[in-house]
Amino acid sequence: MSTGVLSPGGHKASSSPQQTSSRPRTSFLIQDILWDGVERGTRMEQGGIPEDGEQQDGPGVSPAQPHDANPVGDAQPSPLTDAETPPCGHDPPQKVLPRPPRPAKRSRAAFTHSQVLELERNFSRQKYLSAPERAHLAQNLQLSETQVKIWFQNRRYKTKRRAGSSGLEVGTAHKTSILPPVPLLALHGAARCLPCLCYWSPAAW
DNA sequence: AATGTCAAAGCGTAGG
DNA sequence: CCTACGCTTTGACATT
Repeated sequence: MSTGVLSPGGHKASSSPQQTSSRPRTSFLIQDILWDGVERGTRMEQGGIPEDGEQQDGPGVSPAQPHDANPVGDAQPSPLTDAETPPCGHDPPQKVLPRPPRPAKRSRAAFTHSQVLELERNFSRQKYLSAPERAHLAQNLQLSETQVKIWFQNRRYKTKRRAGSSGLEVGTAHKTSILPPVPLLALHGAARCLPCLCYWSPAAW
C-alpha cells in the first residue's frame, strides 16, 4: 500500500557518506553476544526467514531478527551468551511491580559492505520499494524484510535531512558515483558470498 | 569523555 | 483493521 504512497516529491537519491569513511565493518550481531536466546530465541527459528515475522513490526515484536539478519559468520559473535545474563536477571522474584517491558540491550546489526551496496544501489534507483521488491531484495541480501524496510526508511530520512541541512540538494547525485557502476544486482549469487565480499579493503573506504 | 553515526524502537498519521 | 510511512528517540559502536 504505502508503496503507492510514494513520490513525496524531490528525491535526491543516494547517500553513502561517512559510513564508508573507514569502517572495516564486518557484519555481526551484537545481539548474538548480548542476549536474545531466551525470549526471542524461542520464537525465531534461525532458518525461519521472517517473511511472516516481518509483517508485524509492531511493538512488542522486535523485527530485528538477529540470526537471520546476518548470515555472515565472518565476525565471530563472542560466546558470551551464557555469561551474559540479561539485565532482567536482577529482577527479584518479588511482587507485581509493573516492570516496564524493557528487555534492555538492543542490538545493532552491522550490514556488510555488499549488503549496503546492494541496498544503496536499489535506493539510488528507487527510494521506495514495493513489497515484492523488498522481499526479493531481502532474500538476496539474506536480510529480513523489516531490515530492508527500516534501512530504506532511515535512508530516506537521512538523505532528506542532509539535503535540507546542507541547503543544497545537489551534489547528492555525484555521491552515487562512489558506487560501482556495475549492477550489483547482477551479483545475485554473490549475495550469498557476503562474508567474502565484505572483505574488500576497507582502507579504500 | 565527547561526538557522530548507524540500526532499530517507538509514536503518530495516512491510505487501502 | 492493517501496513507502511515520516519523524524522533533510544541504544550500541566507532572515531576523535
